Amino acid sequence: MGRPPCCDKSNVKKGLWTAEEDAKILAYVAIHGVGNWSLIPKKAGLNRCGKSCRLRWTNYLRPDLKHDSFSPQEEELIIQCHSIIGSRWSSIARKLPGRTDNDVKNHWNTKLKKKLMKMGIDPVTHKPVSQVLSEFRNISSGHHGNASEAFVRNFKTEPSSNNSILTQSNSAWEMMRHNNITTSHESYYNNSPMMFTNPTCTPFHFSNHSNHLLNGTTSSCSSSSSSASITQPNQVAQPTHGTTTTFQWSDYLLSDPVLPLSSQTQVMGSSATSNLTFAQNENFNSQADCSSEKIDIKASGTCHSASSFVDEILDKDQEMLSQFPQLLTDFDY
DNA sequence: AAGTCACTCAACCGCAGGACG
DNA sequence: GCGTCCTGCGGTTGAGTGACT
Repeated sequence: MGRPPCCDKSNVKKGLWTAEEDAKILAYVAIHGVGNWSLIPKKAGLNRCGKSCRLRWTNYLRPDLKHDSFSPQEEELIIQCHSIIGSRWSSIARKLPGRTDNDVKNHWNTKLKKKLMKMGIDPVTHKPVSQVLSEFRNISSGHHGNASEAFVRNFKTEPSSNNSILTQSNSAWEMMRHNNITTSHESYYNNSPMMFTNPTCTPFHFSNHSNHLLNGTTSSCSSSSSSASITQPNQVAQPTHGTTTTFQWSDYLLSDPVLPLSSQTQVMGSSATSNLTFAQNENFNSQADCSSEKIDIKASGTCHSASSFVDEILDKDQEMLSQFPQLLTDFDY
C-alpha cells in the first residue's frame, strides 16, 4: 500500500538541470508565480517531477538567493543555532537571508562540522571532545557498559591522531544513541516538550566560545566538571505511569548545570546580552514549538493533572510573551 | 598522463503535517 | 472522521571536480 508516487518516475527526467529547463521554470514563474508544483512541469513544458521543480526553484532559482560563499558571521550564526536547536536546518536558514536549508545543511556537513572537530569540539554536543569522552566513561559505569567499554577499548587503540579521537567521538555519540542514551538535543526533542537542557557549553557561554572558533583559536569550554552527565536532563519531574504525581510548569524549567539556579532565574528575567537573548528566545520558541511536537498527554497515563498542566503552560506562555514580546518575531516557527 | 581519492553540492528520497473535499 | 493531495523538512546519494600520487 502506501502513498502513490507523486509522478510517474519512469517518465520524468532526473539529475542535473539544464539552462533550458531553468529558463522554462523562470519564465513560467515570472508570469504565473509559484503555485501548484505538481501542475507546473506540465504547464511549463518540463519533463520533471513537480517536487523536483519546487526544489530547483527554492534551492537555486529563487531571485533572493545568495550564491556566494558563507561569511564568518553567517558561519558563527549557524554554529550558534546548531548548538541550540540542532539540525533544524530550515529554522537556521530563516536566520540567514538568502540561504536555503540545503545550503546551510551542506555547509555544516562539509565545512563547519570539520572545523569544530579540528578545534576539538564535538559537533553534535558542542562540547569539548575530551569532556564527551569523560562523560561517556562515566556513563559506561552504568548499565550501558558494553557499548561504552567497547568504545573505550577502541579509543585506546588509536589515541594518537586528532582525527582518530574525533572519529571516536562520533562513535561515542552513535553508541550512546543506540543505547538510548539521550543528550541535550535529543532529550529536548524526544522526551519532554518543556525540557531544554543546555549543553554544558551553554548558549550563555557560547558567544565567547564560537568567536574563538571562527578566529581559529582553540577554546576550552568553561564547562562544569565531568560529573555533568550528558543524559541527565536536569532530572526533571517526569509524570510517570500509574502515579498521581503532580507537577508544575516550573518543574520543566531548564536548569543550567553551570549556573546556580538562582542566577538562572535572574537570567530568565533579564535581557542580558544579545546572545543570551537569542538563546532564550530560541528556548522559548522551542517551547512554543513543542506545542505541536507531540506533547503526549496520554503518555502521562493516569496523571489527572494533564489538562491543568497544559493550562499552566499556556498561562506561563502568555506571561512570558508579555515580558518578551520579541519572542514571536525572532524565530518564525 | 593516468589513476585514485577526497570533497562539494545539487538533487533525490521518504516521511510528516496541514489543507481540503 | 477519513482519504487524498500538496508542501516542507531532514537525511542521503552520486555526479562533478580538483588534489594528490
